Amino acid sequence: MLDDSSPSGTRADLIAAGLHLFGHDGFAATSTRALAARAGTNVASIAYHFGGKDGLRMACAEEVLRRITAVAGAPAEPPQMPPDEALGWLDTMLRALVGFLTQAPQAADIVGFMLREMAEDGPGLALIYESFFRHKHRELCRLIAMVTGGDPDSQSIRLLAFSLMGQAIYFRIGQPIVCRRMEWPQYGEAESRAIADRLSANLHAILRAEK
Amino acid sequence: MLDDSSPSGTRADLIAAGLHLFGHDGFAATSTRALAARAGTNVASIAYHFGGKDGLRMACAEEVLRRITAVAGAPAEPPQMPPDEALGWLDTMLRALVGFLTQAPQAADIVGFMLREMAEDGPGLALIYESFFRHKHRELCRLIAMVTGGDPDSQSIRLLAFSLMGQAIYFRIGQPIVCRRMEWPQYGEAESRAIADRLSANLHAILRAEK
DNA sequence: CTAATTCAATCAAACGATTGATTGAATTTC
DNA sequence: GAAATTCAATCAATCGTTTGATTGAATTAG
Repeated sequence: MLDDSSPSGTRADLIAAGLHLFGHDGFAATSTRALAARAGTNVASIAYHFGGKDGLRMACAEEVLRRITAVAGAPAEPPQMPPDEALGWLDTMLRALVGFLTQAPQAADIVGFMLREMAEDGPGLALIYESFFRHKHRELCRLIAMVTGGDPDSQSIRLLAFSLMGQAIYFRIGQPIVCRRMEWPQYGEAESRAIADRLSANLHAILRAEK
Repeated sequence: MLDDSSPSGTRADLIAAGLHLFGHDGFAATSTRALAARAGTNVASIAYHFGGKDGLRMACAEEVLRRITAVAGAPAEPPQMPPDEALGWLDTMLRALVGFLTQAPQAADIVGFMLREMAEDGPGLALIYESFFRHKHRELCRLIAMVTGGDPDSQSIRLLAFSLMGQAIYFRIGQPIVCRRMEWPQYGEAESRAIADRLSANLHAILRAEK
């Protein structure tokens, strides 16, 4: 089995198939034959490249991590800044998150796979959490603390950061329900902006009260 | 196949097994033999009582609907009331929701099954949504409108209601991640209250800004 | 009342189909 | 031509479902 260096055609195709099918149907409900068919290759290729179905799952998680860091940027320590500027930064991040979750057709498989892994508490979740999520959440806490003037490591702010992100993530997880109730056929550009505006208003209201 | 009248032992045991295993492992990953073993009966009982695995899934959804309406009460039209009282009502509902999602050991299987069905957009979701969720969300919108004085049917308030509920639901879906970051072994009484307090503060801040 | 019959319910066993994995030969790549 | 890769074919195991037999409690018949 190779590691990750060579982006062979078959290898990349299998990962793409995994991201789509694992996210769309779930890990258990996705057969190796369905994966191979979608990748346009033979079932034996899965064992050859990844050692097996589980190996492909982890390779998909690594691919998610790779792409997500490429988009969201490597987690960095945000520089000290005035409250208004930090708030603007948070607003930008929140809107980017909503856009990433609800639109971005090329990111649909990524998001789907990630949410599946989260719902199933799968092995890929641990990797993504430790390598990305953990630091991003800490970064969020620091920005919030710059706005409210609180302690970035306090339980209160850590929960606040989760509740802000959670709103956005829920709108993706609960998409079937939201669309039915809002009488939207699906999430389009206008719908995505309506959600972002709503959550942005929430962000400002919450942080203003927290000051 | 019976309908629902007789709460036969085997029938009830199979539904209990379904609620637990479907929610815990997912529908596809749960075998009929595992279901029968947990229910202490024979695999053939599934086909006999429910017509098959899919039938058991729907019976579980009906059971969820039955229990959830028994707890949350049938969706009713909230009477007109002053803003402060409506806000208090919303606060109580939010705290009850958090408590139901994060604690309530007897409700763990119910919540798990429901969230699974939501994540998989399963056939049980449509039933629960149409029979309960839809009306409950409308009830929520009316209460919010009483606080802010806006139109309960406006897109803005409908999205607001989703963002309030979504916060609570996310804390349950993202439990593995939240617990890791908060360094909590699991959700206990203190943790549940910390989350409820956080979301209650968000509720007040958002509705105050919305007035 | 007793015997014959029907019925819902459960069981062990087996069905064909599908699962993930493996094999060794064929093919491609360099 | 040697290594890397893909292929068809096959493996044992498990999948959801079905079968025919069996049980004990109702129901019916005489």
